[in-house]
Amino acid sequence: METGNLVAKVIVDVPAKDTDRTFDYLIPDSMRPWIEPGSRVAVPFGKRTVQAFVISVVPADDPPKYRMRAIQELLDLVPPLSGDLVELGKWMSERYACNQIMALQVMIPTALKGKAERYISIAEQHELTHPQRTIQPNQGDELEWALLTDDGMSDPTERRIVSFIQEKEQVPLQQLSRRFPEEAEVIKSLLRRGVLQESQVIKDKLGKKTMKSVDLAIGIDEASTALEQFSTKAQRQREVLAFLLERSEFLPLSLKEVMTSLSVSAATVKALEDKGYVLLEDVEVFRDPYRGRHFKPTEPLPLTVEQQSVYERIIRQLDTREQGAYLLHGVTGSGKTEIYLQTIQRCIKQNRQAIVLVPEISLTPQMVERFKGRFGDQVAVMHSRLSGGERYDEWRKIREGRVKVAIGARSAVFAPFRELGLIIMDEEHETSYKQEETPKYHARDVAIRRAHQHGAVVILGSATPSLESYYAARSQSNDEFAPLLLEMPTRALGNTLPEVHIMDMREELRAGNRSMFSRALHNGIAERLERKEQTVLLLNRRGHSTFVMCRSCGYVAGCPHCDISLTYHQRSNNLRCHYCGYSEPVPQTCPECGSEHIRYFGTGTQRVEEELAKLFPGIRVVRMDVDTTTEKNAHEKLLKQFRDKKADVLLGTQMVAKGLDFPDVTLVGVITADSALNLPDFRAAEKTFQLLTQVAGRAGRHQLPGEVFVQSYTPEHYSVIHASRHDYASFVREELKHRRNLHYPPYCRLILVTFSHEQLPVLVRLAENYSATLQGRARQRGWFGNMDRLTSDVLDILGPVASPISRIKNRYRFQCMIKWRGNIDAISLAQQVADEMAESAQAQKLLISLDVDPQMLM
DNA sequence: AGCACGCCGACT
DNA sequence: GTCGGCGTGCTC
Repeated sequence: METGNLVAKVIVDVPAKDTDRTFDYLIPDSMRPWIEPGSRVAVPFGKRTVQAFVISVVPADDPPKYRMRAIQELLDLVPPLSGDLVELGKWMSERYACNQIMALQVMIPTALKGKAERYISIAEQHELTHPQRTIQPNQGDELEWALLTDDGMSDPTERRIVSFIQEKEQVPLQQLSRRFPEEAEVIKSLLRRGVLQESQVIKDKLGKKTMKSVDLAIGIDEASTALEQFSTKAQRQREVLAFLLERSEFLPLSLKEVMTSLSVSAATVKALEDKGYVLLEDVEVFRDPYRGRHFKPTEPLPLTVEQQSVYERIIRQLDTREQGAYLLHGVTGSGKTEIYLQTIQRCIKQNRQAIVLVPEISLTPQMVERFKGRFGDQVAVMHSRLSGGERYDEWRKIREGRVKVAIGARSAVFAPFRELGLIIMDEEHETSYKQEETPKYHARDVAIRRAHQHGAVVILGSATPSLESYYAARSQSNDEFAPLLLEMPTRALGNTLPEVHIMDMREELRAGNRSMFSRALHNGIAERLERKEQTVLLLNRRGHSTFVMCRSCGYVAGCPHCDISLTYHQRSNNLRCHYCGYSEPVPQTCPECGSEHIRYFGTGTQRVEEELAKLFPGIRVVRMDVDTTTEKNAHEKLLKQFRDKKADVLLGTQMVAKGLDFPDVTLVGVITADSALNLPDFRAAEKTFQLLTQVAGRAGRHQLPGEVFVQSYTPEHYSVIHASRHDYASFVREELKHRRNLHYPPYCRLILVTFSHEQLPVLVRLAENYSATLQGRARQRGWFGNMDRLTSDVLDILGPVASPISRIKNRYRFQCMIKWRGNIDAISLAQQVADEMAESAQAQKLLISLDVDPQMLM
């Protein structure tokens, strides 16, 4: 059959608006069987070579409509993406208003982010293999004789450079310019004249790790014979051969292992290879971050009646192989994890794979242990603490079908499984599922979308579901993606939820207690010390960081380029800006008033630790915060220390609240329950409720009953009260009322539009212009502007106002908030108006960024 | 994003 | 006079 040329439509790795579309390239015949949607290729793009992803393969137009270039290179034998992920990328680009390339890039490990490396080599016709030397008079007044080749290279510098390159065949441009730093002009001229040529190769950030392996090159019988006839002189070689025979069933062995076991050198083995007895090969090894660790195998636990009915409901759906979504609302300790495990088991039995998403912070060894214990090496784990190489290897295990389960944070939702059957999202309400950088996607929405593509089941699990999910599940709107609500109101082990006491700190103050501990919490800790039980103390300080302030005049050290206070870093003992990286030493005296009373404030955990030491001499405290968990595995070490009862108190920020499960913890204290309530965030109450509920669930999970003390300055607040009663339903009822009145999600959706520009007046004018234009367009389309109106299609735009951080890197920032609801195309209109503005000449240097369904409003 | 082309200020 | 500043336009 005569087939015409094939063309690959690709998205190039150039994140710009102009290039956010497909480009067409001819597929060379040799690559034809390999190129498919999701392949990663190198293509010539203008003067450069760039990386690109194949979106589709189509027959070429005949005759071609325009000049077309060919794909230069195929970068992976197994495509890093697949057709469905490419499609998901397209959906993300629309949903989150980002370039397609950004959406595709976020799906693959950074190790594969290839960049062009430029190599210089000698053009073939200029090879100096047989330089024909001629002597000619040089141009000029004086008669000077110069050495010339047929290249016409008269300059000795040129000759030096050319022979340097010739020796190595090709030299990375970078290396060449380092070697000849002064001769850039000469090199340029040689390139111009065609003596040298440049080639560009896409090079990945990281290669595969390989290991030398030893295998028998001959059959076992043959080897045995060879062994008998072995020369007595080569005793060491004989040993090696005998060793290999002995372990023939484990071949190939690693060279290292052979060398250490027999204490022979590599040369000995090499000699055997030369004789043709053994084979030395480079085999790929997977860097396994959990290698050498033993996970205690676990068997499925018997389910309670409650668990059983939930489990059956889910697997019934799983068995249909059609997409379905469930919101599993189960109190802390209701045994959600066991349901996850057994559902996964079912999924594996169907020959499908499962993804487990957990918030980064709760991806603790305990969590990993439970999954590795049940599914062993069928599990790949991905989290931010892994090195780039480790993450790459875990990802490859998934792509190559070597594992059946992927467990990881947000980005694991893109795990490249072929037959995805199940996606589990634990702690569904966690904000870390929203990526704050472009592409600003929400893993929950991506998960549901992806499940739809695969006919897979999604389980969203939480003790405190987000209002968005809960509302969607409860109202069972006609949204086909709305999850079905499943409730598990009782604890699996039958023990009761701990008693929660609210301590009114205003009253403590009135009673003359100026300490950070209420009298009741103080007594509680003392009792635990006596009974040799453990205490977890939580300091809720969301939205604060360690800053330097003068106690005399109130001066706070701020960044000169950004409108933000500088953060104190203990390790380097300096102040740093979180946004631009600016740093300066810690001032000894106040730059404003000269006072010496200038100190750092904020972290608080240190102060709590000091206070504990003062009140309870000899108390052993494990402090867990950003300062103590920066180094690798610190998290794990600290927890182990606490688990082994080498400490009485675990003191920390947010990170102690999640998923930890210690049998001897009978007291949980929250030192400042409501510090998040005052933040300008419509989710403040929800966040506070979630945190208090989570932390309350840490106590008394086993035989010993637990007690929780919550210290608050606003003890009458409904989030504090309902959390103390473990009453999610009442909290939701009250919170939904507020959301409805104030027109916040889940009663509408939000888009945060941020503008930035170097000049404030220009910025304000442009931001206002945007707001007005969008408003006008929305009206034209018949979308109403008043949220109060009882109509479905509404778009309201608030602002512009200065952003909470009004300047970053010397660029001023303003923002608008779009509220919308109904079956309208609000996202694409908001994006379209932004694009139009960016095109206009007066708006040059203006940056506009959209955040669809923002989690952080600051 | 790069990289080229193209048109105006401070220097050998 | 030229080196080089960065505006602007394009990439199958």
